[in-house]
Amino acid sequence: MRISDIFNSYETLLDSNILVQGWVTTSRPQKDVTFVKLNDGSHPEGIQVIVNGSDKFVVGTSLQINGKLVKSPAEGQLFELLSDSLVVLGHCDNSYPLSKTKMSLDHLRNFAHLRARTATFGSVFRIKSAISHATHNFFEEKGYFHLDPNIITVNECEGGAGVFQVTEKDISIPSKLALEMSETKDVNGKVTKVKTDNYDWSQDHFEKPVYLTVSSQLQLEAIACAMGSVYTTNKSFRSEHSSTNKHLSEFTHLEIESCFLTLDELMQVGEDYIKFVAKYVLDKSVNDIKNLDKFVSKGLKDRIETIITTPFHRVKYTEAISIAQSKGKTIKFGEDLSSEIENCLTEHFCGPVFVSHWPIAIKSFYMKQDEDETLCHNFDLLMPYKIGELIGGSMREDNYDKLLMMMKRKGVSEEPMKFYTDLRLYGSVPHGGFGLGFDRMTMLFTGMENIKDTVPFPIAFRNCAY
RNA sequence: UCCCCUGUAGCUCAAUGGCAGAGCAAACGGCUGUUAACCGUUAGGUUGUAGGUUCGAGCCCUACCGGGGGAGCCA
Repeated sequence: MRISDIFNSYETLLDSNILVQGWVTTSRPQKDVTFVKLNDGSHPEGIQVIVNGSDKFVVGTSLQINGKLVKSPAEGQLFELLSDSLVVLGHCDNSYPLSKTKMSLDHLRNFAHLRARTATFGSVFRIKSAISHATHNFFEEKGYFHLDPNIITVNECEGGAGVFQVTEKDISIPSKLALEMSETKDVNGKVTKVKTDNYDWSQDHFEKPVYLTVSSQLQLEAIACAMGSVYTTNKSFRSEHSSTNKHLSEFTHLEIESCFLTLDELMQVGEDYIKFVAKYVLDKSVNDIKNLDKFVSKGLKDRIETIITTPFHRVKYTEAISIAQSKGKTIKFGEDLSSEIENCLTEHFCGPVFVSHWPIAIKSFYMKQDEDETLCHNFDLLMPYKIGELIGGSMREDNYDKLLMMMKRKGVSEEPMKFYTDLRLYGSVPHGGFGLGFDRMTMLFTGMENIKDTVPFPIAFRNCAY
């Protein structure tokens, strides 16, 4: 029986025999009995088991225990299990890195394969699972179809974000990669030797260079322009050389794409979605939220309740600039918002803020332009609590000529994008969508301050241990 | 990529340039029901790596490596 089931209905289970299986989180041998705390990963708290004899069980040992559930005579728990029969499923070696005392999140990152056994990571991952369920519930209710497009792609564009190349060849064998030194002369006649990639891609799996996707948006647009409203929870991959608390090389990317809606309606979907998730986790994961609130992230429950009740403010980019300037920040029209400005805005509005209608010059080629061709119909959702940008979305340019002009201007090659521009030739419709950092949202709902602590096995710059 | 902080026992951290330490964990023993139990004993170290300064370096200097934070960029 799962320990969470015991917590849910312990009153009806009292005085009956039950079987539990799990891992020892602490054991305290006395003269005649030993107190063992057992957890099976289903609940933030384990169950206290009373075992006859004074055998100590090493933290991490896996046990199967049959016994009677009784009311606990001591304080600290409502019920406990009196062991009748005990089977050691697996002994735990002395080298087990987890201790029964509190360990730092930093250090636990070295043991990603074991840290889920701690109360903290158990709670984080259960909440993340609940967020996932909430997501599918929400979009199904809204009539969205869930489809995950290809992850291996020919598209390397999307704002020049670093991409990972995919090959089936063993590039550790130099002859296959055929790296050669070649000489080039500059205008002054100065000779420099450069490594040239003479790799024959026609011999590779796809007969050309391909990449891991940085976003499923383009493919999703194609499906949306057939099925109306779609979403994905694909992984996206970015090879940026940055290690921060909010970046991963591989991250879960919630992306939605929908036809026949306006920018305002799109923002409303984002706001409704986040509030739906907040309500869902507060309902389904309240024990885990309380656990994190108490031991790891003070005020987490209040935060989630605030997200539900606070309206998300909406300002246009030009207003956002004015607000920042009035607060003494140095920023001009046409500049991107730094983290400092983002924080300034979420503080000014005391909550989440949509910033919309950014200058085209600093945004992507696919965003729908305004009539006067200076601003685009897009938005970023800025979150407080050190999260920053959680959603980026826009209406997509649905006019064939305008799209091609923007591609030219931004230096996007047309050939691999033909499928995308085709959509504007064959019954183009107004549509838009957004991308949301699913792991960043998990930070929001768990209080974790490092994104590496919201995924089971974080893969990040210079960090791929699993 | 840039800036800042940091690296001592399995973990958390001490040690004015002068003998390498404590608590927890581990192993063993004890304890009348414990709650991060408690008490006793034992074991545990190339102070991230490589150089340098010094009579003497965990401590000062340089480089590199790892970790964290911030910037930039993004989700």
